[in-house]
Amino acid sequence: MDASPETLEKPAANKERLRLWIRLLRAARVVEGELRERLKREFDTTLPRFDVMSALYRQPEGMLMSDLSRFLLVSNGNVTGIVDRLVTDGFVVRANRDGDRRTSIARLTEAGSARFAAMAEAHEIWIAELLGEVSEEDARRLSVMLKAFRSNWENEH
Amino acid sequence: MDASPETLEKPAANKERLRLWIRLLRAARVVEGELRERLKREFDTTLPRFDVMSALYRQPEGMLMSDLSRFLLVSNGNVTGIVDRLVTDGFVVRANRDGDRRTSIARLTEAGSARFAAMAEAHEIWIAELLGEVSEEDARRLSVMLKAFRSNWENEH
DNA sequence: GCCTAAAATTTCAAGGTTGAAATATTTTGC
DNA sequence: GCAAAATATTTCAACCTTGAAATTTTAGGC
Repeated sequence: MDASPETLEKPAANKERLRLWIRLLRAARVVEGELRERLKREFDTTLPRFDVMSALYRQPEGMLMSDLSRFLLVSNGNVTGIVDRLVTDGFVVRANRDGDRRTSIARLTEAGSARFAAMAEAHEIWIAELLGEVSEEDARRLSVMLKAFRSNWENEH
Repeated sequence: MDASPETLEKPAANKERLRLWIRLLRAARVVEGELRERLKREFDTTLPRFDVMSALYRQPEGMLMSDLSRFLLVSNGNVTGIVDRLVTDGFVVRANRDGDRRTSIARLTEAGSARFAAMAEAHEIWIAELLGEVSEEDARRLSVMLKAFRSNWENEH
């Protein structure tokens, strides 16, 4: 992909975008680190496990491994390992869909669903705490900007 | 830490913060994934190596391992491994500071400095491209909000 | 001058992550 | 029907990451 005209014409804008990216990344890392620590301490689990359970919770009938990896923006091989461990823990089960023996549908067990519900409740409070300095209005504005940015970019690729 | 009054009083604000966090995380992941791919393809390196070199580039006299890990928001043991590999590649050297044989100062070699300069140039263009949909003004506003949020939060902990 | 505490780093096990190769299965073209 | 292409997933090596334990060295208290 070539640089857009604006990319070449406005170096000041690009410096500003670079600064934005650095701050966005640092903010994400601070929050992620804190969440990781709390998930470990309070629920003896990890952020990737939480993410997978979160995705499955919204789809009680289950998700294909490939849907899971696409939704979570991680590789196929990665999901395999995380789901394996969740199965070992008894939070997820695998099944086949239709007569297709290639596919594997993962879904939460009763225990997994109950566990996730408890984690989600805590998670929401933690985020409220960690982003407490962001006013409701700022949160809304930031959120809209980020949504626009990401969907624009993804549609091109 | 107890939840702030606002945390309890405004559930709508908390939902908005949760939405913000999810979008922030996804945006960061999309950009990070793209950067990782390009660093691999164009420079045969990784994002963590880039981060370490970036930090060292700004401090030509070098940095302590502990300063490096604090600055990059990663663990001590993590930095050890990444620096090890950069040393193997000839991009970084270690030295001792003063007479203190506990400390280890890492700094870029000539080759490391030259390599980072080339990567930084490409990196800035990539960010301009990936965040191209964000106007200069939006970038500035977002950036200010993120800075305020992170520094407020960090000061308390 | 010792002994203990503190400080800086490394080591290590467990898990997360990617990208590529391998495996297994289904679909398609003929 | 069958060979080849396409699809879904797993496996694997290399690297990243954490948090805790171990190591090495220095600083402080006495």
